[in-house]
Amino acid sequence: MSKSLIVLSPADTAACCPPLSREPLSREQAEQVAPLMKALADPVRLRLLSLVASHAGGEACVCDLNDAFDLSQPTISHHLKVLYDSGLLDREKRGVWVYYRARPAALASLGALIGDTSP
Amino acid sequence: MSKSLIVLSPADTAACCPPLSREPLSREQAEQVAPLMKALADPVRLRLLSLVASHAGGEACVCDLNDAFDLSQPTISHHLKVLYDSGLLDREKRGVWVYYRARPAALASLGALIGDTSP
DNA sequence: CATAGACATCGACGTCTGTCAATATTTACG
DNA sequence: CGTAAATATTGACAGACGTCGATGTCTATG
Repeated sequence: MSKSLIVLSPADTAACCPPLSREPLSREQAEQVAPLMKALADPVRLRLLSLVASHAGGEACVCDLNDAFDLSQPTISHHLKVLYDSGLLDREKRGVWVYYRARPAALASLGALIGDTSP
Repeated sequence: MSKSLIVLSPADTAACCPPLSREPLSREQAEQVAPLMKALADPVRLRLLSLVASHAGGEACVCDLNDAFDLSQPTISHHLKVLYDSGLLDREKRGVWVYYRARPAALASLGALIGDTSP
């Protein structure tokens, strides 16, 4: 298998940029990072990510997550897909159930991008 | 003037929540934090914030910022207002010019909320 | 193989958001 | 005071987004 194409997860793009306060983000960088922020720019997705990330065992089944909200199952599925597509969540199917798991590296680099204050 | 009402900047709300990966965000917490993420969920605003935060002297005049984009002056003004209203930027008028300045504490607490990985 | 359950996808709907042109507001200066 | 320049506000419009009900897909189980 050729290694000519390296596929980076979208969330890894946050690791490609210096902290916001260090030097101006280029237009391209901003357009890479914005989708990650968009993924977090919804209260339901924030809670979903937090539920998954803080869940015992590091993962949570969709069946657990559905019950935590007064929202339809398709809506929860939609939000999980947004988080998954952004690279902030990992997904694994085991039997009938699907387990989501946070990607700490993605969260860490995104947090550093925002929070690291320049010297 | 009475001091019976203490007004917290919206961005200070990020300091009120444990890291996402530590324990599940409550609905109320998520609804407080989401507007901050929304403010960052646009490539133009990301670049604006980055331009201001990394600018020499810690502040930047709107006149400097307008020139960095192919967007109308009202549009830039709108984005700056979103960042200001969210508490991520400070504003000071000096003469005819308005200078924006980043709020490092707000950025730091938001970054910690996202990036701090639980033990 | 038929059925039930877990999850995803689709299509539709109302609302929110980014953008602009036009206009208002504030300030300096002659 | 009147004018010019910097910034904010308003109103309008197209496109994006969150939500739902209906339906599709996959898996275990009988």
